[in-house]
Amino acid sequence: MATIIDVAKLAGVGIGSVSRVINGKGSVSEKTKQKINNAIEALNYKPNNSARSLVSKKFNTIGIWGTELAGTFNSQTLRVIDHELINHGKHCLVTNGDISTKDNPNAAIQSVDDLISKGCDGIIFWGTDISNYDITYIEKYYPNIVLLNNHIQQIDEKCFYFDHYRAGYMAAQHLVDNGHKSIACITGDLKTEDGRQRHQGFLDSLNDNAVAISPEYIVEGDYSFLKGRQSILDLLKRDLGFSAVFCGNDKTAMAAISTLVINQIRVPEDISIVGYDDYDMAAFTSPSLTTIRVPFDDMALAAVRYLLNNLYDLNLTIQHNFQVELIQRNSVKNIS
Amino acid sequence: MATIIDVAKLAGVGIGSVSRVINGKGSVSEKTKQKINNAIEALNYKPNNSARSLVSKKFNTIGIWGTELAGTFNSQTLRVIDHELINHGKHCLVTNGDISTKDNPNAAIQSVDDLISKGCDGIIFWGTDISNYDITYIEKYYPNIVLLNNHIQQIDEKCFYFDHYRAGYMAAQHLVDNGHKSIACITGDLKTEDGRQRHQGFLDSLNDNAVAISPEYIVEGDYSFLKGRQSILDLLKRDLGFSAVFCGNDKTAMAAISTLVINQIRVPEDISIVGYDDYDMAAFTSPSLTTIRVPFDDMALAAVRYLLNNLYDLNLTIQHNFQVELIQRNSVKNIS
DNA sequence: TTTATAATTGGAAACGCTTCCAAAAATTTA
DNA sequence: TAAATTTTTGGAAGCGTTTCCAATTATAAA
Repeated sequence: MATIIDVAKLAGVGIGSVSRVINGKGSVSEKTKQKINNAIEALNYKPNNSARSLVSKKFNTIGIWGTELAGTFNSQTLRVIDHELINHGKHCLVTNGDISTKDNPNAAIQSVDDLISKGCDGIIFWGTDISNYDITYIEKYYPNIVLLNNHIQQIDEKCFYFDHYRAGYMAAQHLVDNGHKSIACITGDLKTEDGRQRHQGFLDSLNDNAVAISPEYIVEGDYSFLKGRQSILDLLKRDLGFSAVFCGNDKTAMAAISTLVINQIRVPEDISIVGYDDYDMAAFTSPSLTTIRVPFDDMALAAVRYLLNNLYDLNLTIQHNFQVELIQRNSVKNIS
Repeated sequence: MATIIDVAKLAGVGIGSVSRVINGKGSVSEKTKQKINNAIEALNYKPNNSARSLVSKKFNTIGIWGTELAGTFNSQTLRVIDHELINHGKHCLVTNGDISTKDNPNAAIQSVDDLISKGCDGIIFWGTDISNYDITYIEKYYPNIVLLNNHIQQIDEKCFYFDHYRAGYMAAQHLVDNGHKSIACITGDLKTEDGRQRHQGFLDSLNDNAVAISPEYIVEGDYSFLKGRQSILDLLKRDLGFSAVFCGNDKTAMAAISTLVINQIRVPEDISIVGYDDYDMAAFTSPSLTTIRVPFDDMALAAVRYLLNNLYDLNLTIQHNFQVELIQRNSVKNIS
């Protein structure tokens, strides 16, 4: 591997000039610039990143800390992030936070420390699986972080999230608007903050519309197909006669639909279903799923850009106010 | 940030000893080891990775080059890879190869070069979107690579793949075994090697079983829901009277099922469907999907381990011969 | 006790870069 | 033309490690 010294020798200049050319800062005459570029070409010289980072303290790498890498959008979102990063000559280092978390209580911080000491200029914390306490602690000594789909008031401007409460509210409202008065719910994972918020939004909407809902109409799900199936079965067994179900995510909704169909219950004729996420498959189920589209990609893009701007002195435009949208398809029937 | 010199000073020893303790090699007396560890603790010392890599030429990072980061399993697979890496104190650097590929023809190599010069000890090439020519070229000057779901004879031992041909064959065989004689096919993306192989397996199986299939029974898909829907509609319009459809992946199969159902065609009573992948949702469609389970996770694990063993002198067990399996659910009817 | 051997130790050199500064060259001004 | 100013240049110092080797210390053998 050629080094900067080799380049300097071949070009017949000093290493300072080579460095200046590589980094495009400091003045170099056109003539020497030419010579140096020729030498770089000839030697196929690539700057050594370790040496660079050692002195500059920049790594051109962003870490992604998350526990949900395996979800469907999550991979799409990862792609969005990576794309933007690569466009600006940066890279992304991924860490699955959950893995170690199970072993010892301190593992979340441990894995973040790993990420930092591996050499990231900043970190995207994805999701709510790290405690606010831990994050604020980390943020103190390592301020270049951003939260994706999470919100902590103290570091508000570093948070990129949308209003799950309002989204849940919208979903319920849609059901009410379509004349439903007896509504069941398979929640998302209530151990997650966003799961709780959307559930609360759902509840409050019903309440504001004077639609009663008692606890036996609610089953706690966990976002999985399997749990979705079990939950709808559970609900059915209770024989409550509801006309609609709000599901905490589209996977749950799909599992519910297929289970209902198997049990000779028609969707939406007998029971209406609203999902949440607008999962890529939602448009292709039968019936296609009415759901809440959630602006993950926009959020992710804004989050990376925030980091990019702050870290590398760029000036990318950043979207705020991510819009949640109700996507009306065919799983809700108007019964009013 | 404390450096090794600070630690040495505080512990009252030389930097050599500190280095030996950190790396656990070379002999250090129990007593000094103790002093050093105390100092490390007291200063919250973390070795600087750039400095380390600069001299050791090791990065403890594996690159993942792929163009399919957004598929469903792909994210699950990524998780498997990351998990294994973290377990061994390594990290993973991700690059979406496709992004730049569109711009200029040389972009694939360019993005790989980026990855390498960013500092990866090895690279996992995921999928077939980089040409064999490029890979063999890269492998010459950068031998620590592994292919995932791809195969190039010259570097056979670095390839972790399974037999898509056989898998396609199995799918068709299952249909034949269930008495189907008029079979349609929505292929996978025939621009990919594995898409072509499974299609060929399908074709050959029919041929071996003396089941005729003419070109109008075949539509080329691209693995997406949308194309799956269009394709089945297309097939239906041709009015061929087939009793079964082999789909190039589960997404296509699901789109086909839902589209058939919408059009009052029952699955499997009127038309049987076989998918490919065993996507996590396949068990939860209605009807649940008979499909080919494909050993992605096993392959991925073996691939990382191969790299890990070679790069860091480990001795992890590596699985070979990944088993493809037919998962019989409810989308195929026996009509014999 | 002395000598031979083994274990431990400290620190200089090197890794390849950026940054800084003084010196040299080019340009402008008088 | 000379002096003042600006631009360009070379390379030493320093970033924080690992590695090596010579020196020291501990241990075993005689």
